[in-house]
Amino acid sequence: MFDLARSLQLETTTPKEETNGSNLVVFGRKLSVKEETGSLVDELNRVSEGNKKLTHMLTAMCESYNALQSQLVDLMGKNKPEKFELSPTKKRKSESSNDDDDNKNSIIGNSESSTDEESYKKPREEIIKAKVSRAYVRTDASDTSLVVKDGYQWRKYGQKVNRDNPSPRAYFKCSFAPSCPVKKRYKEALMTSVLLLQHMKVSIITFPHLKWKQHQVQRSVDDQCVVVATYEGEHNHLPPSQMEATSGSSSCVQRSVDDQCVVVATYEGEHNHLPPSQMEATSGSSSCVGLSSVHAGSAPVKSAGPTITLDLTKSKSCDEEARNHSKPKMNSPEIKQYLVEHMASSLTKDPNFTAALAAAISGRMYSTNSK
DNA sequence: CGATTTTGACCCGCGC
DNA sequence: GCGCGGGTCAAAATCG
Repeated sequence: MFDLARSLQLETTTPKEETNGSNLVVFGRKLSVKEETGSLVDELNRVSEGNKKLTHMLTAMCESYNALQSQLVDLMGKNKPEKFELSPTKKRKSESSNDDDDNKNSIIGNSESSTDEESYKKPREEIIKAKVSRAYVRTDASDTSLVVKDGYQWRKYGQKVNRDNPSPRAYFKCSFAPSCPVKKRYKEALMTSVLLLQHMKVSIITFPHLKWKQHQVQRSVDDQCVVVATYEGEHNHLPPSQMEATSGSSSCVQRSVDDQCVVVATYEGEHNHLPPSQMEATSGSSSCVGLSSVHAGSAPVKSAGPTITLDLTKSKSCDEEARNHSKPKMNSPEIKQYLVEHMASSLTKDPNFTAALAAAISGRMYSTNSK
């Protein structure tokens, strides 16, 4: 079915082939061709059965994930309205751009994560978490640019060093400020998710769109290539990249000191303009500029592993389309199938996982055979 | 020279 | 009340 099957076959059959090959040389005259073929066929059948079971397990995992996600969205939807009205968006004096509460109330929460243990500690966090969506992006290890191409220009206005986190926390404002109130900050990611993804070597990408106000991206601790981008809130405008094409407009970048790979960038506020790279492009015939963020269905896979390039540069029309179809797409059989295959192929690239899996399967086979 | 980044200080909220 | 941490400000430094 997929790489997992092939990998498992390789894991299990390759050594045997070597052994059998030597046996054929040494004892070849003792073993008949039929016996050899029969044993190989039996082995193949056993591995195939194991593959089927694993396929079912992965499918069940995906379905459970979708179910949990739906539950989470429902819970967020129940808790959202009063919180938006009761809680200020920002704690500091002049920064309060709360006149967009109408937009907040109309947000369709594509809340995918919001599983942080601190999600319900503070009112402000409740607001944010209610609209959190997180994109797990696996990037090439050699790619240290950490650019999440959202099409906007950002200006760094502050940086904080966290005692526990060697990576500094940076704060960005939209370059169109003060007319545009959007801000962005790097924060710690939910490390459990990151570590899980690192272990699984899986890239799961949600469908962020330009209406979201905030955005978090964080690299993981280990020398991995998982980038977690969390999107919160909504923009009230198109990215400036649609207003004029400026190369390298994306500034959502945080390089870690020791090649750490997970970055969290949080957006606040709503852009009231297009991204520079798209300001000019809107005059063109195509209204979908640089729409490569939703690559879940055709994620470019690099040699280092499955990679999904997070490029949020796109027009509003595409954004609307993505918002309208993101959920159905995620639940569509094609996406499910893709996720299953993607997860499986990613899983097989983890030697620890494949070794443990092979051990478990072999152990189960031996136990069943011995009975 | 204007825009951007750096960096230390400050403000504010929260927990003890 | 105090300390800590998150977030912001603003002057200085740097860059193109």
